[in-house]
Amino acid sequence: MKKKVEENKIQKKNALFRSSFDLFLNHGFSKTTIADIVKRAGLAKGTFYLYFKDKYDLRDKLIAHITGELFEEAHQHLHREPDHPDFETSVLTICDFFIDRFEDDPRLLRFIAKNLSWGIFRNALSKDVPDEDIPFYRHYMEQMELLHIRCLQPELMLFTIIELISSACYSCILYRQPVSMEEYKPYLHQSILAILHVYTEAEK
Amino acid sequence: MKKKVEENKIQKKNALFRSSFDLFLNHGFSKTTIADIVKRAGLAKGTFYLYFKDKYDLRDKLIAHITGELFEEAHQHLHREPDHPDFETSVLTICDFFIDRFEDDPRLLRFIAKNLSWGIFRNALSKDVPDEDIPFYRHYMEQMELLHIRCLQPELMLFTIIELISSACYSCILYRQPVSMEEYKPYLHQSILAILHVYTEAEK
Amino acid sequence: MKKKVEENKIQKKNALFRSSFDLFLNHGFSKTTIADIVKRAGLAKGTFYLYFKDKYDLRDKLIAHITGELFEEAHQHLHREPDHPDFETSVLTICDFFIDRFEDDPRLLRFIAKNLSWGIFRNALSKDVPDEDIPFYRHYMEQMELLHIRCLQPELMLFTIIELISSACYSCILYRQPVSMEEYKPYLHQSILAILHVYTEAEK
Amino acid sequence: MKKKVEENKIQKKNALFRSSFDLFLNHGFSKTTIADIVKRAGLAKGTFYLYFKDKYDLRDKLIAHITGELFEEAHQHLHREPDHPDFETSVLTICDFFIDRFEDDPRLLRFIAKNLSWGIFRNALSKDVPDEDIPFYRHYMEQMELLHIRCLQPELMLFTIIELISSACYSCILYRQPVSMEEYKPYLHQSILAILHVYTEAEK
DNA sequence: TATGAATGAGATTTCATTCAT
DNA sequence: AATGAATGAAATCTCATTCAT
Repeated sequence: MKKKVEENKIQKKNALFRSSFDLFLNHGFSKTTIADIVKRAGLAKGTFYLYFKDKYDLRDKLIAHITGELFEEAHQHLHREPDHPDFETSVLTICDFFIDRFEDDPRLLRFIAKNLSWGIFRNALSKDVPDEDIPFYRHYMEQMELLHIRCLQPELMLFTIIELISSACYSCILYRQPVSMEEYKPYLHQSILAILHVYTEAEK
Repeated sequence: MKKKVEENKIQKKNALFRSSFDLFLNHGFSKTTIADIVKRAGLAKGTFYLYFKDKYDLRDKLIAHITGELFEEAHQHLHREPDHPDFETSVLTICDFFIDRFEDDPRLLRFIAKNLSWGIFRNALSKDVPDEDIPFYRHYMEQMELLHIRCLQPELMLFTIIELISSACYSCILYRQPVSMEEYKPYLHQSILAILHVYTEAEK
Repeated sequence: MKKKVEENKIQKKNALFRSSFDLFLNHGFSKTTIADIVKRAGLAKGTFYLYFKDKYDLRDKLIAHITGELFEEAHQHLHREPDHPDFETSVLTICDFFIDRFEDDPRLLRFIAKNLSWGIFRNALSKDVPDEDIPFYRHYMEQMELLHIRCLQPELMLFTIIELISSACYSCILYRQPVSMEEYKPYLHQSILAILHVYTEAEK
Repeated sequence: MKKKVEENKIQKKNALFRSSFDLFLNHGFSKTTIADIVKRAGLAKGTFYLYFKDKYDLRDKLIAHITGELFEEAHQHLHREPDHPDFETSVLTICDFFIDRFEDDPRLLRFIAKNLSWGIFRNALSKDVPDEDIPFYRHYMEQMELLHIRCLQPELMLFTIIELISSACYSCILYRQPVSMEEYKPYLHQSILAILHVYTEAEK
C-alpha cells in the first residue's frame, strides 16, 4: 500500500508543475504567486513547501523538465522522417522543428528563453529518458560518428547552433525584429550551415 | 534663470540612472526597491515618480541609455586604431571589445543580456548622439560602402553577429558553460567570419 | 475540532468590527487607517484582507451590522412596554427611542446617517437573524395587521417616517440647527402623526 | 489698473470652482485631488493655496455657492408662473422643481445631499443675491404674510419640508429605493401638505 | 502673484512562509 | 502528509503642502 502514497505524491508534484507552467506562460514568472499556483493545482498553500523549496526551485526544476521533453519531441520528430537524411539536413530539420514549435506557442519560447542556461540545457539533453532508448545528446554524438563526420568540438558546435537558433526565435518570433521569422529563416539556415562547416571542414 | 531648473532636473534624472544602475548590477532588478534607488540618489521617494512611471519604465530607459553608451564606446575604440583595418578585422575588433568589456564587468553583461531586445537595441544604435559625430549604425553602414562590400541585408548580418556574440558572452563569461570565453573565442571568431561570408559572398 | 477554527474566525471578524467601529466613531471614516484598525484589534495587517476587501467593504458591512442591531434594540424596547399601546403610540415610542439613543451617542448618529441608504437599511431590518425571534420589519407589519390598520403602502410610510426622524436627528442633535431636538420634538411628533394619517386615513 | 488684477483673481477663483465642481460630481470628493483640480483649471498647484486653505475649505464654499444658485433658480422658476398661486401650490411647485433638477443631474443631488447641513443651507438662502431683488428666505416669509398665513414656526416648517424632499430625492432618485420617484411623488406631495397643515392649522 | 519641482509621511496592499490543527 | 489561517515585513504609490524662483 505504500506505493499508493508514492503515486499520490507524484501526482501532486505534477499538478504543481502543470499549474505553474500555465501560469508562468500566461502571466510571467514574477507575476505568478505561490497562492495562484496552489489554487490552480487544487492544493493548499502549505503543501507547496512539501515539494519545493520556493518558487525559484520550482522554476528551475520545471525548466529542466520542459526542455527535456522538448528535445525528446525533436528527437521523435527526426525519427519519423522516412529515410536516413544526411547530417546537415538533420540539423536543419531540427531547427525548423523548434521554429514551428515556438511559432505555435510563443509563450513557451518566452519562458524558456528568459530562463534557460546552457548548464540546465546540457543536463536536460543527457538525462535518462524513462522507457526510452537514447537521450538526445547521445543520439547527436552517435549520428556524427555514424556518418563519419569529424568534429573535434561537437559540444561547442551544438552550443553555437542552439544559441543562434534560440536568439533568432526570440527576436524574430516574439518581436518580429529585425524581420519576421519567415523572412529570416533562409539566412538562418545559411548561417547554420556555415557554422557546421567551421567545425567540420578543417577536420575532413 | 529657468535654465537652472532645467539643469537641475537633468541632474536628478541622471542621479536616478546612476543609482539604479549600481543597484540593478549589484543586487539584481527584482531585489532592488524604489526606496533603495532614491535613498542612494539622495532624493525623496515621490521624486522618483516625477521622472519615471515605475521601476519597469526606469529599467527600459536605463537599458537604452546604457546600450547607447556602450556602442558609442565601441565606436570610439575602433577609431583609436592606428590604420584603416579591413571590414573583417573591424568586426572582430569590436567583438573583442565587447568581450573585454563584459569580462571586466560581468554584472553589466548579466543586466543587459537579460533585458535587451533588438528593438531597443536598434534604437539605441541609431539615436542621435548629442554633439557627437556619427551614431554607430550609420558608421557601420558607411564603412561597408567605403570598403566596397556588397551586402544586401546588412541589418540581418549585424543582428546575427550581435546575437551570436551576446549569447556566447552570456554563457561563457557568466557561467563558463560550455567552456570559458578564452577557450571559445577562436571558434567564435571563425563563426563570425563564416557568417560574414554568408551575407557577402553571394553578392561578390 | 474544526469548530474551534471557525469560532476563531468569527472572533477575529468581530474584533475588526469593534475596533473599526470605535475608530470610525471617534476619528471619522477617512481619518481611520487600516493600520489603526488592525492595531487596535490586535491583529496583523494582512489579516484584515482575509476578512474584507478594503476599508469600504468593511464600512458597508459594519453599517448593515450596526443598523440591524439598532433596530433589534428598538424592537426589544417596545416589547418592554407594559401594555399593548396603540399603533400611533408605538411609532412615537420608537421615534423617541432613536432620539434618546442618538443623543446618548451622537457619533453613532453621525456615522450611520452619513452612510446609510434605504437599501442597506431595508436589508438590515429584514435580515434573518439566526435564532432570533422576529426581525423588526416583520414585527412592524404584524402590528398593523393586529391593530386592524389598513395601509396600502406600509413600506412607503415607514420609509417616510424614518427619513424624517433621521434627518431631524442629524440636524437638530449634531448641529442644533435650526433648533435643538428638545425644541423640535413636539413638531416632529405632530409631523409623524400627520404622515401616519396620510397613509391610513384614506383607507379607513 | 488695480481693477484688472482684482478681476483676474475672481476669474481664477471661479476657474477653481468650476473645475472642482465637475470633478466632485464625476469622481466624488475624496477621489478628487488638488492636482486634478488645478490641472483642469489650467493653474499651478501653488496657486490653489492662494485662494483656499485646503480641499475642505473649497468644498464648503462651493456648496454654499451651488446651493444659493439652486434656490435662486427655484425662485426664478416660481416667478415665471402666470398667476398668483396659493401657498400650498407654490410649495409643491418648488418641490417638483427640485425633483426635476435632480433627476436631470443625479450627481448634483449626490454631491449636495452628502455635504449639506442646515447651517450652510440657511445661510445660502438668506445671502444677498448680487443685483437681485429678494433672497429666497425673505421671499418665503413675505409670501406667507401676503397670503395671510399664520405660522408661528415658519423656519421649522421649511426645515421639515426640505429635509423630507431631499431625503426622498436621495433615496428614490439615486437608488430607486424603496420605489422610483415617479411612484413616490404623489405620497410625497400628500406628506408635504400634511406637514403644512401641522404648522398652520392650529393658528387659523 | 504665480509657479511647479520637490518633499516624505503614510496609505494600501501583497505574498512568501510558518505553524497549529 | 495536508491544510489554510495568520503573519508582518516590505513594496509600491499617492498627494497635500512647501518654497525657491
